[in-house]
Amino acid sequence: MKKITIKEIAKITGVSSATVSRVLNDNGRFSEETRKKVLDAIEKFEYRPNVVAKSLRTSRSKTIGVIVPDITNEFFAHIVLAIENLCVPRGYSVFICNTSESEEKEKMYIKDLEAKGVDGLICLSGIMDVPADVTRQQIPVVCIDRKPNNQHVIMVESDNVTGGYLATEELIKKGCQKIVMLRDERGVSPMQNRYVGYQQALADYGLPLDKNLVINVQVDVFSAKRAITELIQAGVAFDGVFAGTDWLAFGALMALKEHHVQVPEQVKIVGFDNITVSQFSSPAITTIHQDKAKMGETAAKVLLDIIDNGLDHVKTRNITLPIELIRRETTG
Amino acid sequence: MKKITIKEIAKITGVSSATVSRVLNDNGRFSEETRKKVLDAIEKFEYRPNVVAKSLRTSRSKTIGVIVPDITNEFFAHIVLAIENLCVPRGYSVFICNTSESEEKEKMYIKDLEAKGVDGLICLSGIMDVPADVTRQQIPVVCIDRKPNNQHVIMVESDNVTGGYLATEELIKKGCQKIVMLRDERGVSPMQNRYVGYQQALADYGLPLDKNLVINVQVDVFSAKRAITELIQAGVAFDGVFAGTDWLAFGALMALKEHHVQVPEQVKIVGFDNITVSQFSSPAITTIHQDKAKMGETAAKVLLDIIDNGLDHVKTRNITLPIELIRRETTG
DNA sequence: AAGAAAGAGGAAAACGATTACTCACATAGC
DNA sequence: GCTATGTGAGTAATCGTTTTCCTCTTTCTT
Repeated sequence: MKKITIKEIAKITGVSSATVSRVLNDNGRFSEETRKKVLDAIEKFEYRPNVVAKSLRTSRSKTIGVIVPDITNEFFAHIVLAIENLCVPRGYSVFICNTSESEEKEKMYIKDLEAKGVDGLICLSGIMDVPADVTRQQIPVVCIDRKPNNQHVIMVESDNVTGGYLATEELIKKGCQKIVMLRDERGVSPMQNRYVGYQQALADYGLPLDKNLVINVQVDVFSAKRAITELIQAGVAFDGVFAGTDWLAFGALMALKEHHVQVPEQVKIVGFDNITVSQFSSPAITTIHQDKAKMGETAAKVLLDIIDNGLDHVKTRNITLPIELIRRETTG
Repeated sequence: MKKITIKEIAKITGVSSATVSRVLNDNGRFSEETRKKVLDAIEKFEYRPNVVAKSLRTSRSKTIGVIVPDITNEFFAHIVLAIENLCVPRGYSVFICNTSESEEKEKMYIKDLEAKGVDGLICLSGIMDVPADVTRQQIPVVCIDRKPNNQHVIMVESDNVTGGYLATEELIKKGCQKIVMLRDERGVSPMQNRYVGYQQALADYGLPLDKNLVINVQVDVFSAKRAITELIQAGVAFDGVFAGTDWLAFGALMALKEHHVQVPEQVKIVGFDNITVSQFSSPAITTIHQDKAKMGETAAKVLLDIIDNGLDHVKTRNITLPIELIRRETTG
């Protein structure tokens, strides 16, 4: 059975392929009668337009690329899912590219997506070098969560400063005086902002900023556990931990339990992200909720808007989404 | 700056576009001299071949589709990542389609991918109806984990029967006599097989199969917790739980803790999958490790093999990957 | 009733590659 | 010197759409 094209449909219905195309795209003029005929034939012969040919002709691929550092990270996975859920119903397909936090892969993927002719790009990786390649081709880019070096890019992010503030404030209000902060050693932008919030809260409540309590770690459970263990063994006094992510909070909790430090009685903990595990740990982890679905959805909306209406059409270049403190057991 | 095509390169180097194409694909004859010239121009003008045009002409898209029920599920995410890691270096791009366990979405995506002209399909969703649409177009399909209704499809899966057996055996050997099994109420194939292993182990060790201890649940923490809680409240006696997934094990553990049942002293637990959380819970969960990376990699390899060499070339239609018991604290 | 406007639809040129045919030329064999 | 062979490279058709011009009716306006 040979592949059925627009020409076959044209022949069958006795019109030209131009007309079939017009019916298909509801564009141009044709009578109601021909519309019916064409649609019937399409139905009957199960004709599906060849997207590749269409894409070549129109130079719009109806495809966007998403560059994500780690799809196995629940946080990113939720954002990516939200992007897909918004784009697919609007006729766009999504290429998901996992960089495994490698800048090299990131570059490779961008070239790749560019060659594929994607209509837009959403970037969660805090990519270093958007413009050189992409802006020349005028491919619109929206970034989520991590801010790239280029300033002129559209950002969607949570209000990390307020998040850091609320987390720290919660600890202070519950009586903590010496609050450890566990943060990403790479200094990516969201973590920086959380740290800013932490500092502000300390200042507002008249607590000193003790640099010894600000610990840079790799973002994984083991590093956090190790860091807190070292703190305990070094005899450093602290009564609160603001962990930059929930997994870090989880690691901290493990270390404390292992050394028979009571949580929340002796030390209180607040995490960040509100991933699944934080509600199920015991004690359950107080955390800052990021609305991942909203982040993905917003970014996708803005991107499609730019694709359809041009960059000038969009008003705000910097969208900050509200966060929320979720009180659980690690703060009593 | 206008887009630069193969013709521009041809004009610049003073050859025809045919020659440029030959150099590009290293196919046909040309002198070393022209090769250099062409490659230089390509480099200099940063020419990137238009994949869409190429795809239209060759009717090979160098693209495969992956249909996954839930990308936010760590288990699937790892498999998908492995697929990507194998395909991309070989020049294939991957469309990841998330069905959210909806059969309707699944169908929609398959049509979509077909229209897009993907060269192959990997399916993790236990899709009901592969063939009607896809086999006509001769698109090769490989399934992972869940077996679809059609029998004649290529499968890659873990040895779930042995997994179920090992899990149950571990519990028995550690002294359990009354072993609850928590399984997926939807009866998807991997879970069925784990159940088969459970039955076999009971039989081999002379324990009766008590249908009251086989509980169908939704696959989430809450359902598992609720189910175990109900068991406790109903006064049903049990001393072991074989949970069909680690999240179920986690839920079971929560319920037991809440009712001050000692784990592993009074009740032992074994999970399945070996996801991140199982090693970090307290007590850490004994589980059956599935090699997710290998699953994805194997499926991708087989698929690309079929794409390149035809279906007849591949020898085995059913690949079963070994699993491994990971002993942790919930079995003492 | 004549001209304008609008409606319906066809022909053919793109879009940017690949590739089956050519063909010119050089070399070799006789 | 003449034919066979091989090599490098060009011509043009093709993939399946969309879209720009046209053309031809039909209807409306005055």
